[in-house]
Amino acid sequence: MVRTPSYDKSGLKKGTWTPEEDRKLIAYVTRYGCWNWRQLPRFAGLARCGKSCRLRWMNYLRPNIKRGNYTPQEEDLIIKLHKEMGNRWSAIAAYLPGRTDNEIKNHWHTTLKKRSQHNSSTQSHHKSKRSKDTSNSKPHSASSSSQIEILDSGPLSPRSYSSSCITSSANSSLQDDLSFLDALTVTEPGTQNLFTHLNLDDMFYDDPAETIMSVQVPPHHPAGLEDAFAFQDSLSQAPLDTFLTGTQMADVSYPPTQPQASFADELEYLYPLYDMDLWSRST
DNA sequence: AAGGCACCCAACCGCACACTA
DNA sequence: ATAGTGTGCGGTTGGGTGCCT
Repeated sequence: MVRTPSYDKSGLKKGTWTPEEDRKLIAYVTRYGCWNWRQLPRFAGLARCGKSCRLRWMNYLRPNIKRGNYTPQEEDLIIKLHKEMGNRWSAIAAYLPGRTDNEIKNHWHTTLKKRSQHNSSTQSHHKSKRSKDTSNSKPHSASSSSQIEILDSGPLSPRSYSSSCITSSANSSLQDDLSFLDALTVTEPGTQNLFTHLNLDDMFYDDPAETIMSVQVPPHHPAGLEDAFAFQDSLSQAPLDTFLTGTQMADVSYPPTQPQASFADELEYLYPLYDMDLWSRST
């Protein structure tokens, strides 16, 4: 689904996102949250409009997004919800954790619409047949349509799919490329660092056993995390505990003050610390 | 093998709503 | 009350992929 990259009048890029852009967006949002989508691309070093960034994050990059095949239960639920709600995709998506409204909408138009139409025509066929044959008709049991439950994770839990979320992206090496984030998780449960608020386990691991607090600052790390924190603090003028307290993505809507240095500048600094050939140094 | 076609889905667009000054 | 701004939603489109002839 590669749309040919192009640029609009104001020089903003359109079209398919590159892995590099994804990395920048993930890194920025997990770091600072989405305090203002309009301003975000400028600070994140992206030549995209805010709307495009938001869409990319919400529909593709954010943690816990399920990708892959729909279960029969999910499909039945979508059909049932669509009967009741119509094209209110975001409302329908609320009942399917991990699925985005866009994805559900696409799946509806490509697959479920036909099936739903087929079912309803079949049902109306049976219905008319029944109405003709009233002699041995019984009252039908009440429809369960009013009993809608949010699907439990089950085997298709976000965690199960989180890995495919990353690996199914345009560049399958993205997960590898993002492995530098491993280096930022803490060494012991209960300790926190700036990336603790990112559900790294949900994003990158399939096995719950290896999810939490498993990775250490690499031995070759030339500076301690405290130094990194201090540097970030000086850049952002934000209280250090801004990075240390949040535990979930939802809590990280950062901050009343915008970062004072560009994120690209920070990456320039952090680049040698993580000894990873990750970031474009040309930004 | 190659061309045509339908399917699928990421991404764009326009509009409406919410919020704030 | 109103204008400006940011965000969310639903409809639509562009183009890659795979199947069919």
